[in-house]
Order: sequence, then structure tokens, then C-alpha cells
Amino acid sequence: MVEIPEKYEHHEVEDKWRQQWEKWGIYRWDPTLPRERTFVVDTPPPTVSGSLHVGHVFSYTHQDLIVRYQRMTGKNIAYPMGWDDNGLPTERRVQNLLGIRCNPALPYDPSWRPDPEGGKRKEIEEVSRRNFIEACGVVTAEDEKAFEHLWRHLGLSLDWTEQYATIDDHCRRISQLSFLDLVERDEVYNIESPTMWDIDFKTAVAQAEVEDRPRQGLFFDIRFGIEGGGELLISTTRPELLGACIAVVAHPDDERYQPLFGKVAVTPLYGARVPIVAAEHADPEKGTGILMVCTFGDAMDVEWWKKSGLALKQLISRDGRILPAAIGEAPFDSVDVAAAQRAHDEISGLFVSKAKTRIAELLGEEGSLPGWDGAALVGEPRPTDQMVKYYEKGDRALEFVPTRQWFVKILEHKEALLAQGDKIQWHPAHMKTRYSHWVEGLNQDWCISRQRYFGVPFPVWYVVGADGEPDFAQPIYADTSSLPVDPLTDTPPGYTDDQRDTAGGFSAEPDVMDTWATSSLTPQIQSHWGTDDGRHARLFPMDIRPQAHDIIRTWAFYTIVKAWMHSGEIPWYHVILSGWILDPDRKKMSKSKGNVVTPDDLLVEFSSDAVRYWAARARLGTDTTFDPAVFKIGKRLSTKVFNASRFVFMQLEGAVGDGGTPGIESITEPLDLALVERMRTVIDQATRAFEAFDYAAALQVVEDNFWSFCDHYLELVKLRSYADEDTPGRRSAVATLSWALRAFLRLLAPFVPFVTEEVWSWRFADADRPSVHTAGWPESAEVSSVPRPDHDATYGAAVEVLTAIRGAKTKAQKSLRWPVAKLEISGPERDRSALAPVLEDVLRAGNVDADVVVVSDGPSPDGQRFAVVVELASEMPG
RNA sequence: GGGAGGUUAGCUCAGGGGUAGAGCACCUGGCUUACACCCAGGGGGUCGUGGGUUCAAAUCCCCCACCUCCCA
Repeated sequence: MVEIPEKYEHHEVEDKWRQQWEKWGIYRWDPTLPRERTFVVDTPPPTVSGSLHVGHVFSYTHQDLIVRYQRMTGKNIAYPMGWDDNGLPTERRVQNLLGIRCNPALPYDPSWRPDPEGGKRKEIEEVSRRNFIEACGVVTAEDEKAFEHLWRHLGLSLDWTEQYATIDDHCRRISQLSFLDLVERDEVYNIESPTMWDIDFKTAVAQAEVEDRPRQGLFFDIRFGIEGGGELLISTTRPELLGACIAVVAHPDDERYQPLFGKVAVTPLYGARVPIVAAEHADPEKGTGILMVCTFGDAMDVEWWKKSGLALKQLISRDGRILPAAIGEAPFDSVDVAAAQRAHDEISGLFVSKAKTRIAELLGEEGSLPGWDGAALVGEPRPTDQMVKYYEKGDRALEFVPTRQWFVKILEHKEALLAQGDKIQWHPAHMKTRYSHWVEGLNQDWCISRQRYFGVPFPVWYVVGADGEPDFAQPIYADTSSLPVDPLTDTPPGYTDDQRDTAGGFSAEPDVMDTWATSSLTPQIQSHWGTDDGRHARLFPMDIRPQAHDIIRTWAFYTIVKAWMHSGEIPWYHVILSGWILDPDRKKMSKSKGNVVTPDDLLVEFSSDAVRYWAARARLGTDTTFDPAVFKIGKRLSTKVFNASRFVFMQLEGAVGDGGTPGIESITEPLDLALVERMRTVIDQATRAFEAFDYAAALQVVEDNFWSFCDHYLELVKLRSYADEDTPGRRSAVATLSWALRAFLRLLAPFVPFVTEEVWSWRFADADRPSVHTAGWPESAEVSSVPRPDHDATYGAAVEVLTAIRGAKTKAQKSLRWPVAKLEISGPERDRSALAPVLEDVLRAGNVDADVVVVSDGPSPDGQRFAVVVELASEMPG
């Protein structure tokens, strides 16, 4: 038998069980069991290049609480771990860490190795695409280890034999399979179209990755000429796009401009002739009510241009500079070609902000409006607050640049996607509105191509025409049996590699997929969709998707899209939303704000159980202020579990006779029956809360009652269980202690898995139940043979009188052992009969002799059952 | 501008038509054969403002203010 230690040393204990759980393999998924007995988690794969902080600990603990409960109810748990490795954040991290940049033109250097100190160098080293990708692989593998170490430390009951990385061969295969399936279903297309473009990263970004940021801009009032006489005044924040102006628009109901519709305006400096037309999106209240449409100043321009049939005047390059333009040649016509060319040459090659300043100067000069007197610019530019679109990870405003990209059709499926959202249960329920609003507000198809390197390639080549140029209208798709493929090194079916990039041959798609194109498939990645039908059927749709509420529009949304497109199903039955950890100023923790708290020290100082307790206290979906005081409470709880268990086992030790520890059939004393009755309620409430994924409510009811068990029940039962002889009263006490502790340990196990496992191992573990975590969730049916107490109020009555006795001693500043000279208890008949059967226990606990007690009839005082008068002895005997 | 959530004790938060709750912090006691990482006790809030419904509102409804987030 294990010797019970005197002090709780959390470091040793937690370390021991971490290793033991791994040896036992108790967290493994059993692939032979049917779907109904299985509980499947779509674990969020963390972005490994991101900074590890307490927010991770917080949300991953939430999953683990639910998982541990489900496991104890007998479910076969599928709880794998994934790593989100690819994507722009990783490329950025690798670039900065190693001081390298990818230059796809360079040849592969097999001898090249990344310099771990490279980031400290001043000069940037250029490496080949393959070397760059390999460097990314090295860095992410290390990052994964850091996360894995933390997860193991925290005691997440993950099945470590089920791991994936979004860049590994399996995920490439599933991602490419998904793409080809969407091709088959006609849900993807590639097109050259104005796309939101980050000029620093030189990649397209999707609507979901864009955020509006408030920026101070300037309104420029600029005169335009009207052919046939007259002029008009437009306000714009983007005068540098004047050369890209294709039309002037006003609202159709705007009486000021109705007479001008159909006429032709002449732009200043450029002298371009552009139509004046009606357009719904022009706001008569804003500025002068008439505005110029450019290709492209904003999303409205793009939308309107697409419908207009007008020419495209692209003036912004992929790196954010003004492109040269040949004025006089289509589409750049002008009434004064020479002057227009002179003006444009002034800004050609400048970045947008410089060009804005320069063009404003030019507009301020006399004669800037061809054929009209004076300067085109009217007055001083006026400051304005505007919202500007940025890539969420970028620092410079996005531009709309026509580029060729792959898109998934989502705009035409809004209704179906809303219906899918309705089929899923969201926890908390109000989070569904975030999903619905996002779907309703969609205005672009999903752009899934990225001009990056470390990502999943498209399984696509293009036919190269006789002119040597790839024909993007003629994609060559990989055969599904050949996946995963890399078109840059693999050869398409029916071709030989010497035909690469030659006339009549083929050319590889150089772009890679958006990281969401892969992470939207985490359910299919786990279920081996398309490659293992039996496994897929056992795991899909999944039970829960735990995630944070800020990525409903990305991760949750895209996953719902894919599951619907591929199989017409929802990916999971429940979405469980965790809140965020806010800093003490109630701000979200983020690396850029520098308010991130790392978890490592906290785990060491307070223990994993304590940190888990902190996470478990937060309600679903609710943001929580970071407060280290809560760790202390968690630590205190696990210490209490340890000590209370020690006490109970000491009682069991003293009481074990020939028949071993008495079973529940020995529970006969009224106080013990009252405790069992209380436990029935606790178990039922905790179970109900967990079934609703409300672990915080479960914790509260369990914790409150555990503390009450320690402070009241243990005190009340102590002296009876200390008895020397093997009386029924003592047998009842010991049987109750044993069962109640078993129940509490199991109720607490999801929250504080280490200390409960430690204590369980002392006496309760056996060959059938080596671990508390597979011991079975407690049920009130376990004690169905134990009679109900005669009075509902028994437990409360006992606590009330004991509290009165203790209170009297404390007020008199005496020790709790101080003897009582006289005890008068007065209350109504009902309460007296509830108290009578447990009075003996109460008196023993309060150190009161039975012959000094007077119980009498009387009214209940305010908020109490009894009026209690305690008269203390004048001195401590002996 | 539209939407969601929140505002309860000094702090962190539960609760949700029927006498305001917990823990922490604070104060006062107590070495009590599980635990001083403990135990007992105490003070402390007109539940953001203003209306309304009701016998009764912290709780339901409306307005407003402030905070956080999402979307434009």
C-alpha cells in the first residue's frame, strides 16, 4: 500500500502523473468503437509562430475540462493535436529570426544551413525557394515543441499519437483533394480581378483578413471641367488616382447633378474625358455629393467598375508605387497629351503618399485644369476621419490591384451557409449572431491564393501556348491519386518535365493556398476524409469545435463552408466559444501591445492544477481579466483536496476490520444520510452543467460543496469516526467518508487532474480503475440503495447550531475547544425534529456535554431556524 | 453608422421577479490529533442613471451613459 505523504509537493506529483498517463495510454482514441460511443474534438491547431501566452492555457484548458468529463462518462475520446505551421506569420517570423528572404530565382543550395543568429545581422541573406521552405520547416518544428511542452505540462488529455501539421503530407493531400473536389463541383474559379493586395507582403488577402482602421485623411476639393461649358467640384481623399479616373458619379435623385448626367467631364492635369453618370452609391450628403470613380480607390469603385463596362486604368503597382502611363494611348486619352504626360511623369514611380503630396501641388498651379482659368485645387485640403482597409497583419493600407487569383464561390451560397449555422448549436447561443452577420455581410468570394512560399501548393499547371505564355483558362489538374503534388517540381499527367515553361508545354501555378484553405479542413484532416472512409464515418461530423470568438468569421466560417460544399453536412454539432484574457486595464493581450503574460512561471509557481482552476472559473464566451489571485485559490483547493483526503484515509485505516472498508450499505446515521442526499444534488447539478458545456457552473457547485464537506461534515463526523470500537455509528461515518471522497475526487478530476489522481492512487485505484480519469463519472444512482433522510433540513440544522456554538466561542475570543456551560436551542417543532437525530454529532463537534443542553419550542428568528444561546464555561478544565 | 456582450462589496466575479452572494483583500480571534497553504468570526453594496410593468424589480421592458468586442 502506498504510504500517504504529509505534504503536498505539486512539482513531483504532477511530473509523476504526466509520465504515468503517457505510459498507460489512457487518452488514446479507440478506432474500433462506433461513432455513438465516441466524443470527437476538432482541436484548434495553434499558429506555432505566434507567441505563447496565458490565453492559450485558458482556452485549451476549457477544451480539456469538457473532454475529461466526457471521458469519465465512458466516451471514447478522439482528441488529437494539430499545428498550424504555414502562412504569412510563419514566413515573417522565419525572415526576422534568420535574417533571410526568399528569392525564387535563386537555385537550391543543398549545403546551406540557416544561421540561428542570422536575425541579428544587418544585411539580409537571399535564399532559394526550397532553402527558404526548409528553413521554415526547421523553425516550426522547434516552435511545435514549445507548445507541446506546455500542453503536456498543463495536463491536457490529448491523444499524442494523433498529430498533424497543416503543412505535412497528409494535410497537403487533404487540402489538394478539397481543391480538386471544389473544381469538380464548380465551386472554384481563377480570374484576373481587382483584389485586395498588401503592397509590403505582395500578396492577395481575403475579406476575412481585412480590418478597417481609423485614419486621419485629407479631403481635396478639385474642379473638373464639363464639356460644352461649366464645371463641377468633387471631393476626394485620393487625388493621386486622378489619372485613373474613369467616371464622375452622383446619386440619381440628386437634383443638383441630374442635368449633368450624360455629359462628359474633363479631369484636371490629365485632361481625360470621362462620363458623368448616376450611381446609387454616391451619397448626396457627403462632400459635394459628386465623386470621381477611379480604378481603384476603394471597394465601391471596384464594384461599380465591374458593372460599368468601362476601361481599366491601373496606376498602382504591386509594390504600391505609381505606374508609368503612356498618355495618348488607350485607355489614357487626353485633350492635352503633352501636358498630361508631363504631369504624370512627375508622380510616376513615387509611393502613394508622396504622389498625393506632389499631385496636390500640381493641382494648385495655375492652368492645371486644361482649357479653364485658375488652379484645379480649391482652398486648403480639409482633415477628415476615415476608415481605411488594412491587412490585419500589415502596416500599410491595402490597394485594389488586378491580379489573377483563385476564388471559392461563397457569395451565391449565403442562404445555405446561414442555414448551416442554424443547424449548429453555439455556446453561448448569442455567438451565432456573429456568424450570421458575417455571412450576411459577405461581399467578395473567398480568395484562396497567396503569393507566398511556405504553404500548400495548388495541384495545378497551365497549358503553355505557342507564344510561350501560360493560358490560365486551360488549367491542368493533378490526378487525385498522385496527391500531394508540388507543381513546381512534379510533372502534370501527359507531360514530361522537359516541357516545363516551354511553348506547347506546361507551366506550374506558383502560388500557394491561403492557410485557411487548409485549416478549414481540420475535421476532414482528422477523419481522413477521402482516404479512409471507415475512419471518416467514425469521426465526422465531430461533436465540438472549441475556439475563441474572434475567429468565428474565419476558422468557424470557412470550416462550415468546406463541410457544406464537400458533403452537405455541418462539420460539428457544437461550437464552444472561449473568451479572452484581458490585461488589468481590460485590454486584449497582444504581442504588439506588450501586455502578454507568459504561462511558464505561473505553472511552476502555482502548479498546473491551480492554473487550470483559474481557467475553469471563467464562463463560456466571457472575457476575463487576468488576476493572479485566482491561481492562489486554485492552489489552495488542490492542497485542501490533498489534506482532506489524508484525513479520510486515516479514518479508513483505523476502521478497516476483517471485511475491509465498510460499503454504502453501512450508511445508516441521520447525519450521514443527510450528506449523501446533499451529494446526490451536487452530482446531478454538476452533471447537468457539464452536459451544457458549462464547466464553470459545475466547478462552482462542486467546489462550494467540497469546502462545506471539509468545514462542516468532517468536523461533525470527526469524533464519531475516531471511536475506538467498531460501532454502527462509526461504520456509517467511515462508509460515508469513503464514498463521498470517491465522489468528490471524480467530480473534481476534470478541473484538478493531478492532485485527484495522486489521492486516488493511494487507496482507491485498483487494477480495474488505475486512474481516476477513467473511473467513471459519479452518478446519484450509485447510492440509490442508501435511504433518504427523514428530514430535508437535517444537514442545514446541524450546520446552523454548530456555527452558533463556534461563533459564541470566537466572539468570546476563546479556543474552539472551550467547554460550554449551557446551550439553549429554541425553534419550531419541524426544525427541532430535523435537528434531533444529529444533535449528538453536533454536540460532540462543539465540545458540549449533553446534560447542559436545553431544547425548547419557540419561533424561528429572522433568517434562522433556531434561537441559540451559548453560555461558555468560566475556565478550561485541566 | 449597425450589431453583440457587459456595468453587482476595495478587487475578481457568480446570481437572475420574493429579506443582496462567493473568494480575495481588510479587521478580530484561535497551534483544534487532515490542513496555519489552516480554522472561526466581523465590517463592507440604495446591484451604472432615469422611466415603465408588478402586490413585489438587482432580476422583465424602454431610454440614456460608460466599457469591451464584431461589422460597415
